[in-house]
Amino acid sequence: MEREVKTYVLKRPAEEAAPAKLSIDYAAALNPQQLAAVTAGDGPSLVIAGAGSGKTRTLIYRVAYLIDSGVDPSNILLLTFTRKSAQEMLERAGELIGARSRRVCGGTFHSVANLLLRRYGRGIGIEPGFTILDRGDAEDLIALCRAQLGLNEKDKRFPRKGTIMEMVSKSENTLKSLDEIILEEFSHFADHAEDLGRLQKAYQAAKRQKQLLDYDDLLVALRQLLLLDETARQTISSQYRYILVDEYQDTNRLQAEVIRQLTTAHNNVMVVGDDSQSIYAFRGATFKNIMDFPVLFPGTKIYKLEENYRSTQPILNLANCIIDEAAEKYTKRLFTRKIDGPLPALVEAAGENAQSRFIAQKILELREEGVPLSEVAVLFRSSFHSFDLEIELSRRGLPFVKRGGVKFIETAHVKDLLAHLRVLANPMDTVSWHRVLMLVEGVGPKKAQDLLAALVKSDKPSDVLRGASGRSGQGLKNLADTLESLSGAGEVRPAEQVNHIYEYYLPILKEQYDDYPKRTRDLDHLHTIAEGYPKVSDFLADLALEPPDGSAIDVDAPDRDDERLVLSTIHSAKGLEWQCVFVIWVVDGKFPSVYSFITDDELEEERRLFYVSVTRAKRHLFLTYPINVYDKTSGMLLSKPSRFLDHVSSDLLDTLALVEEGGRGDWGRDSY
DNA sequence: GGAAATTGCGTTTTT
DNA sequence: CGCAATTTCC
Repeated sequence: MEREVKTYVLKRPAEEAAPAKLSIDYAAALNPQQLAAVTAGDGPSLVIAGAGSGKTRTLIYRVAYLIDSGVDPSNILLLTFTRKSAQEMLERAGELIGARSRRVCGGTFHSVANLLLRRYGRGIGIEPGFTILDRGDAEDLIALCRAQLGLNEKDKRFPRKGTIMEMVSKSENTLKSLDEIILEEFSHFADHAEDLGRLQKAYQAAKRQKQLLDYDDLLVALRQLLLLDETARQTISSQYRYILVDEYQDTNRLQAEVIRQLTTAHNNVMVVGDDSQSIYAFRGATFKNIMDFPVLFPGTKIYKLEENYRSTQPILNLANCIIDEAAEKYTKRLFTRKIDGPLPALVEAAGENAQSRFIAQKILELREEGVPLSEVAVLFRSSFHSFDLEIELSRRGLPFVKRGGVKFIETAHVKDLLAHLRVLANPMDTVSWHRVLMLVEGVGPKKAQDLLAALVKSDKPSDVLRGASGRSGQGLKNLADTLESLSGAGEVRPAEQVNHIYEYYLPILKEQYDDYPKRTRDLDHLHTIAEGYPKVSDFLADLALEPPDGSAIDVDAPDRDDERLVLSTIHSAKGLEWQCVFVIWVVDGKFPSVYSFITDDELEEERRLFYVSVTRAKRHLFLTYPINVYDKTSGMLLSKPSRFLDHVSSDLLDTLALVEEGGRGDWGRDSY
């Protein structure tokens, strides 16, 4: 927007000129590199887009350009990292090209897979009514399978369910065998490789039999569908004749394969990404994916966007300096025309609370200077790093939203309530049955297993429950009554179902948690969300695929979103920008985390993560760290700023130490 | 035998 | 704080 409009002229050979009546002056709105990418012809293209280089803008204009040149919007598929970003992009494209952009299909790989599998999955044995398992559900199912195989009775330490899930998931996402993954990354569990293999098989069989799909299955199954069902593949790839993929550096092999399958018919695919911002290796993503793209798609044209429109030069200098140290990088040097701006600052605080108080105070100062709260973000490596700050901000009445960390949907009580809905929607969903049954007084693992076995055989669940005797008899009868009153699940609206089950569940909630008033508010929130859905199946699928972030805390001020600052994990801050960014806990051992010290690859990923955090800032950047913090897990005393700053020369970074105020040691109040 | 209560321990990042 | 192993209770 700040660009000189008249500087650029469309410099393309006449025969390549776009159709005569384009409605937008692309050359005026874009720089030459962006323009080249936006107006690229058919075939595969790769856009390497540095941080803040107008990547999103380019994609938006690309969508508009395609529509403008006569492509039917419903033939365009836009794959993004979150569904929200897809929506926002299509909205902005709509401002350029009109409401037609609404007909573009946009979403995450997972949401699109969900859609396509419900429509075409029958061909590979997937019924449209399948249930999506979120991370926690999937782990619970693994625990169930493990118990059935009797694998937890071994004396040698067997990996816990979360770890097993991690291994299995990585195997799926990297298209490697489980044995390979164990060997490469979990060698300390090599003894159990055989049992883990059996467990993986059992887990997969259980899912298939019960029509349950975890996140990875959505992609795996879509790939299967495209590979095996020729008719479906033809239909799908002629439906989506232009495919655009955002954040390609964070896709994995599996996703790359899905794209390849989707595009076999037409080869029209444009992917956009930045290898320096690849931060999802733990999910099987690799920045190499971006470099392999031309191999997977022969004839790829490559475009590079290097001009940064977001940050001032001092911030870019620091960012470039950090990424220069990276072991592997692809030459790309960001520059900007925003020369002036304050130097980024490195701030040393005595302890965690001093750090929090500094940030709160600085935010107030910035507000005086005219920087609104909505233009401020505090970023951190791990979700819990902001706990102290959250308390401090609340104390001072500074409103904030938190992104990342435990979602409200993942809290036990919300999952409990939802399990009842899911049982109604899919009576084969044994994971949810198990959860529901275990909540009943007098039911433990054994009884739950027995009931489960009977339930899957019967088509009248309530009879099975009523037939049970013993201590749990009354509880199971109540459950049966509640479920029965809601059966014919299709007809009862989600919000009403939530209400009914809420009544049944409330006594259990009160029994189980001392802090139940807080939790009932979450359930009220769930009810509000449910009101937006006419169909239970959509409600459940959406909750699994795009969980609303934050907990009930931020329901208080729903319409004053612009008045709040953002606290976010760096992962959740991807693609976003603010006038002022604080990165906290920039202390060696926290960031990079001690867990990443093991391998160089992990350390390199932490560096890229740091790079991402720094490049979120437009004008003000503060890196803060407490000194002399004892880290329980590593037993280390952390007192040195992040090693990523070791090679940063002092003229790129203002180094400050907080001084005591009023001579009473206000900044140093923390005790260790 | 099986459910419930208790203790000990490890704790990133997400669709 | 949540998970898994352990002890206590019915």
